[in-house]
Amino acid sequence: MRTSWADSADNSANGSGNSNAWAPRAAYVPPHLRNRTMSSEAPAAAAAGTAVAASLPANDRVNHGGSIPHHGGYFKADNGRQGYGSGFQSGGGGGWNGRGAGRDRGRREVNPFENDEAEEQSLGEQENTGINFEAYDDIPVETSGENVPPPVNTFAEIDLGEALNQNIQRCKYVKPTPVQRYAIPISLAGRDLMACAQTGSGKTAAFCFPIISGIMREQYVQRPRVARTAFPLALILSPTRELSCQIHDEAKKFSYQTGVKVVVAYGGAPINQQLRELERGVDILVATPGRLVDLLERARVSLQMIRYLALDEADRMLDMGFEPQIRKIVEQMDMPPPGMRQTLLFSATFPKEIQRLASDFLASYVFLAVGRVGSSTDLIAQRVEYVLESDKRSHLMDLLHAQRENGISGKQGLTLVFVETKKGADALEHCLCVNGFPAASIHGDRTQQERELALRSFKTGITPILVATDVAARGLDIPRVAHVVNFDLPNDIDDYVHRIGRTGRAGKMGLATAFFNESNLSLAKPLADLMQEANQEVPAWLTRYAARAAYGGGNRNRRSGGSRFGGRDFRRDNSTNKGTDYYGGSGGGGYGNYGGGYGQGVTSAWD
DNA sequence: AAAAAAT
Repeated sequence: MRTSWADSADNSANGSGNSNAWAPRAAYVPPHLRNRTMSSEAPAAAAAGTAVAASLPANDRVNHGGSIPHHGGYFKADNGRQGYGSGFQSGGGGGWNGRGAGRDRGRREVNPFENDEAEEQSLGEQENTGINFEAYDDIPVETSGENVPPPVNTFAEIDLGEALNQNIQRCKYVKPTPVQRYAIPISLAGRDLMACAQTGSGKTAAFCFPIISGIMREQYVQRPRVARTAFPLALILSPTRELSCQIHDEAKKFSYQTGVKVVVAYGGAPINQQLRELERGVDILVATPGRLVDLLERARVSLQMIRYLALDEADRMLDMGFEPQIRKIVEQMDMPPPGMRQTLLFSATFPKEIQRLASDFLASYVFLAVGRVGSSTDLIAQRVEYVLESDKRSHLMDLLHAQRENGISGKQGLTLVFVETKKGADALEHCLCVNGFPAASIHGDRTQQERELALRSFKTGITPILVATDVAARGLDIPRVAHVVNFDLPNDIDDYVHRIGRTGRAGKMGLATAFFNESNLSLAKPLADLMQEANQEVPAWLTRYAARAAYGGGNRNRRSGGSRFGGRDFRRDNSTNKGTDYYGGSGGGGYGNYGGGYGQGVTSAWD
């Protein structure tokens, strides 16, 4: 008994008619018939696709709503001016009548767990069998730096504070994940940290818990009184708007009833609402770089009280595209220097040259790498197929078609398709819709509203296929992504790692399929190596390409020959980079092969 | 060459 979107599409095709059927009849036609039917069937299918697309906004409430309560409707116009800053800072400037005392007392804190409970009940998903934590005893972990604080085994061992402990329970986190076991005590000890841990391994909580706990202790700190300027104590930066939203949502849960106020700021959304939130007081500011720079230049935010700086996807934040902005924020505004603040850098991948850059921001830091066992790549079955550029579309539809027939993992699974360009994303989305595959797309040329809508309709299964550029490659935690297709492979193996990390999360299995052809030669070697290390079957033809690339010139890849994932502390790397045993433990799996569906349900302490 | 990120 299947409950996938395919069924509902079939059902509506078979009759009842008035639902938003994607495909009135089978719009998808096997490749060998496609030319013939295109002319006669395409118009109808296209019309259906348009109709559905048009109906989507109607189903979803206002913009910016949904999973991002901040922009949603709970914000009544008439209480928009209730609180005033955080007692310490706004001091009644700009015409605010000081009614409340202290921070934001006037407003009831929205319970961020409400939705979760409702969702859980409606899904009836009580499969909390948990992750196989025993396997984690074997996880290879490397720490380096001076006087590294020892790891903990339970949350109870750490004094995070009562309120935070309660939230951890509400989140149903039973035991800390490996990265949390190490990173939390290191951070609580006040140390700077550079942490490499697998995608989906609980990084967000790993840096949020110590920050929230630290701020709970320091809430009394006096902040300057500058009208309309916010003085956050912690700053969390991430490379995409959606990721910042996600971090904000999680941080709200962790900080519920702790008195710690979390605000998010990012581009593409009206700035006024964000300004209002900032005026109400902020302890933890989650932001994307561009909008933050804007706020800093308007002097609506000052970084002079920053005690904690966290960079999520830190390697991306410091790559060529972002580095100048990050330097500006961290080094050229009023943020306290390393040593006067605590800096936490997290990513699943950390190339050496980026580590070198990053060390500018750190003071006597601890390097932490949590190995591969139990991380998502062990849970992801990786396949590579040789597909000519001209065959990609039909091949993808064949895959999707087969998936629809068989059900990819028992339940409705979502499929995330990565392409290289924004135009390519639009084109492929259109192509899929026209052929009866319910797809949405997300990329940086779409409005923020469209991006959030696409993500939401994907998450909810309205469009169980999402075509995406790398905007969706990192950090996003989308439950039930069963299949990641690299329609166009990235040029960088790290990007591949992040992309496939959108599946196989929180201990669930995932499948990743890549389309490889002559234009991906430079990836042959690193991809073959990666797959081999993950105990995946490497096709012979790929091995041949890899061998050719090895001395042919293709391999200017950063971590060539080094240990996979995260990598080693570059401070230790005195040319001998044997790295081998580093991730040894896996020894053939322990998780079985792909195909199991979604067994465990420990909600995401992961990422 | 591309993507992301402010207006």
